[in-house]
Amino acid sequence: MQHRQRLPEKKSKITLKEVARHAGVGESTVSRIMRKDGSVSEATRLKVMEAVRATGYVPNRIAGSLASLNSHLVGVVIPSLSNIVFPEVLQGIHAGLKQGDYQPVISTTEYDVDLEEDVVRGLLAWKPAAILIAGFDHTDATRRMLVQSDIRIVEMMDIDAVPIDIAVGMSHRRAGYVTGKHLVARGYRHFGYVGHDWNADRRAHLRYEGIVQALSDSGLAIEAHAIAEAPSSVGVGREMTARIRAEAPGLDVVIYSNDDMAVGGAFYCLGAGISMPDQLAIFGFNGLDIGRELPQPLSTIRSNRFLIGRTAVEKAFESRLRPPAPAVVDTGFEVFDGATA
Amino acid sequence: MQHRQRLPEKKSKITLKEVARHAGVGESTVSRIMRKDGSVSEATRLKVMEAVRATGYVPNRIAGSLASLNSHLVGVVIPSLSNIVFPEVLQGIHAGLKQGDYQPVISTTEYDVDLEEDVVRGLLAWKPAAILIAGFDHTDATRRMLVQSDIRIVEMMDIDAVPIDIAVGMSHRRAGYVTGKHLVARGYRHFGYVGHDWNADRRAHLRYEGIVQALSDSGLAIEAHAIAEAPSSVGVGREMTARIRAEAPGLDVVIYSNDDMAVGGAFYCLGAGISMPDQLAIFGFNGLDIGRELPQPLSTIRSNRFLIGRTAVEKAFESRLRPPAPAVVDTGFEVFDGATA
DNA sequence: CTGTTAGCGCATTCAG
DNA sequence: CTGAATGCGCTAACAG
Repeated sequence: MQHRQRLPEKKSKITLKEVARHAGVGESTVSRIMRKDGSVSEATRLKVMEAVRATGYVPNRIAGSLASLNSHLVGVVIPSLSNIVFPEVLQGIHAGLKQGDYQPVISTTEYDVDLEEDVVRGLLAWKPAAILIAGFDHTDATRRMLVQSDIRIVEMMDIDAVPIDIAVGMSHRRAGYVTGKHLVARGYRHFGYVGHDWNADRRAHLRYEGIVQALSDSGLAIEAHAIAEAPSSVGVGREMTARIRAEAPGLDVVIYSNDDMAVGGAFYCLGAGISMPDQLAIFGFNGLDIGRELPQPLSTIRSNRFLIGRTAVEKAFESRLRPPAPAVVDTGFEVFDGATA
Repeated sequence: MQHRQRLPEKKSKITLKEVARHAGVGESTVSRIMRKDGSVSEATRLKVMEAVRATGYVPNRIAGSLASLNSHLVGVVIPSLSNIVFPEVLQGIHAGLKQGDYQPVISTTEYDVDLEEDVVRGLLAWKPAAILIAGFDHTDATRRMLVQSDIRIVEMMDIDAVPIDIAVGMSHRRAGYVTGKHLVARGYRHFGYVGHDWNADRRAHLRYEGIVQALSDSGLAIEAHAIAEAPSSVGVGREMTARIRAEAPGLDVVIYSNDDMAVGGAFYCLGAGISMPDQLAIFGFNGLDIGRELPQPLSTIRSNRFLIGRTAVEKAFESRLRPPAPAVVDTGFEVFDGATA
């Protein structure tokens, strides 16, 4: 005769306690072993590991974090994933996190500071060990939350302002300045600028200011502008190049707000049979792979997004405490002397 | 005997209890209000919200998740962030998650199934509401963990195999087949194939098989191959194009493993003065933006990565229970009839 | 509509 | 070296 047996729970949740019972030891012993903490005899360790395997136990980090008040999460806030530079920063972050057992939790702001506020609030609720956030443009509320959380805050990409805690990036103003000086030194005199929406891209604007300053220091100025209200893209770069050529045929060089835009310019020239750099020189910013592989390598400034991400992580974990005064880490940049300028 | 004194907390952590005390109400009332759950009088709601603001209270989701056994996290596993298609999938996932208050937790496997196993184990420890994972290539252990977790598992990108729970993607084999048939119909007869590392890219191999099948059905075959052992990139595509041209000058069309590679091929042709498509036709796969913006738009197959990500989220949250039999959602693809083939 | 109470699963004292 | 007890901060019944 058969006993009515209770159907096994579809999910018989295996907890520390179960494993402990299974192995015939105390809960804290299992806990110690799972965390490789303290000293345990090899015999009981093996016994417990066997029980872990047999039960298929998966530790619950939620409970662990609550008990230890240490979440092992890192909040990451970036404007978007469409612009390739941010995934590159993420790669650096992943690389930096490889050793420890921290998990990045990523949110995007779509270049909207109010959305950023929500996103930061949401991230803070997970009590992350640190927050890595792109840029300095925050609402007051965001800044206050960040300041008051007593975790490490790394503002990435940019170092042209005073950070909350620490900034890791490069000076975009200086990159613009260097761009201007470099092109003047190469003999260009009639400058055009092709850009995208500045409201959403503070750093592009900083570079622009640097360019203007450099030209001004050489007694020059930008003679023509074509600025799209759209986000940067190859297509927009191409269109704006067509427009600026029509409006100011006498330019000898065009500086673009970034490489996406500049590649669009290069495509325009290739399609229209305008030879670079003699008929028109083109200069970008970022040093994207695609630019390097063009039939003529794009002249540009190489920033190091991967390094920014990795360094941000390193700095965030260097110490659990914020420095007495905001710190800055310059990851630098370099002129890439391609064939388009 | 010495006594270690605890340093005074820099920040007096504000908890639900604090807010409740501050507002002169019970804890559960505050909890309800924070979760917009149940009914609360407007008067007390305002009183509590005021206390929340005054104290700067940030709910602790770790504790909340533990108490409700519902983590509000979604695990995402992708091979890498370098290949632009995966950030695009992430965008779709972010878009799909917009409404609910779920946070994606992203891990990359670097195309390594053993690393994937670790990564999945780590993710499962966060008790996510669902796991969205790219591809079907898992170790047995990974598959077992995924099967036994009773959460929804969405395998993304690909539908050419039987999923654990549900698959969202397109048939890469069929895309290859359609590519082959399309090019045969356009009159091409001498086919070359330029590819990258197949071991890391199962889907590229499936497409290849589809191409071979289509050609075979038309009494044709691929006459020359140039397959790099590196991951796909524009640079590698360019090099392999040079190689295949040298080895098999008579080809009239080259099919590439993806758009990155094909763009490299287009750049090679542009640089070498080979006119597309008459001297050499080029066909890619993916439908990346960059291809569309080339001086001549790249002929390719458009897959919809964003849609895959968004659909994956939708399907994952459609029901908390897995369907009786594994399900498949085909997000489709279409031939983009550009100017290079 | 609101307060009280008992856990969620684990890390961490503190004893043994 | 190991085990028992005490919350971490919150949610979810259950009372009122």
